Amino acid sequence: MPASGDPRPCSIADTLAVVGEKYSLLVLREVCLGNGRFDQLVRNIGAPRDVLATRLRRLVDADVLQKHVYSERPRRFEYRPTQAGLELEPVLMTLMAWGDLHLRKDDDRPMVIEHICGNELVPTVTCTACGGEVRHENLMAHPQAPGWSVTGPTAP
Amino acid sequence: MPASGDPRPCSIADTLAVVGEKYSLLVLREVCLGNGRFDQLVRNIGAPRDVLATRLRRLVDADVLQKHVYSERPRRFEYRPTQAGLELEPVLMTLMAWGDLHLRKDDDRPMVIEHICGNELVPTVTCTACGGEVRHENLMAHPQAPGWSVTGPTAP
DNA sequence: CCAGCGAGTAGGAAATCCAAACTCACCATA
DNA sequence: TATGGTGAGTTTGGATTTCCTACTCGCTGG
Repeated sequence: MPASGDPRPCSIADTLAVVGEKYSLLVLREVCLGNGRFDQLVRNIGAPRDVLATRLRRLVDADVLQKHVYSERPRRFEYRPTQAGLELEPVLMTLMAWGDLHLRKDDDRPMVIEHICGNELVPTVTCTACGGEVRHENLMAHPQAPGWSVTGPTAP
Repeated sequence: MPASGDPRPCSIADTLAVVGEKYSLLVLREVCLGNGRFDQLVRNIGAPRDVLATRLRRLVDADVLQKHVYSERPRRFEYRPTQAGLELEPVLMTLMAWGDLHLRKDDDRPMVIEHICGNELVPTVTCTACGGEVRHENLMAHPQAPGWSVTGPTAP
């Protein structure tokens, strides 16, 4: 998914051009958990080594990950999230919550995240201004750039 | 990205197996905007028609989209988000916000979303229990299923 | 000296993707 | 009645990517 070949200018497409390729977000998951070494990534994600190497290069180029030396002689690296990478973690949490809700009717969550408040994390996406929940009915799209036509219920 | 070939049980991987293939989330973007007809999707997303047809089948099978007849004779369809599909819109908003922030330093956002509160939407992912922001430093992972090893700063 | 590990590369088969053309059913015009 | 147009795909055949296995390279530990 190299350039965002999207005919519309769009930050969703642009973001997906960076982290939307197969395995990229799983790499981020592992790296956020602290499992940032190449062979760990191979084992934990199940990606072919060459594809993984390509993804890692791209994520480093895009400043989502950073290579970190944890041993000179022999020189060994570990991948860690940058600030920008860490700011994608909420996306992962939201994806996880959707999967937990819609892809497993019974309560067999493979992973539970605890928030610092002590409760089990159930993420909600909210409006920073008012704190209200972000739901489709509460949104209205305002295209700023040419190339957009909006016909539906979300239209202004 | 058919089955989640991930060696670990994981709702992130499972969700990506449904909506993580190329174009799938852009389809959802269009459909949420009300542009749900096949040729609109082709034009607006820039995807090859056959790939798009495959994606649409998968998204309907996964109950993210629904085919809606808007004309008998000639029979014509339109794709619309299901409830589950609408619940992925927050993911799109979060991806858009990340792209706006990290992929365009200057203020040239191609699309602005207005929240019902009247303000421009800046989405934040929060903990439903305490309302606090979801940030890496505030999270702790608790694997529930075998196959997980967590070594890093997020570890319990 | 030999085996092993971490972090990748290399090579070719298999699966996907892509663009353009084609289908099929229907409607509108002339 | 032919002629063209639209919407929603399917077909076709070649260009890319992925996938899998094996290999490398630098180093270390016994």
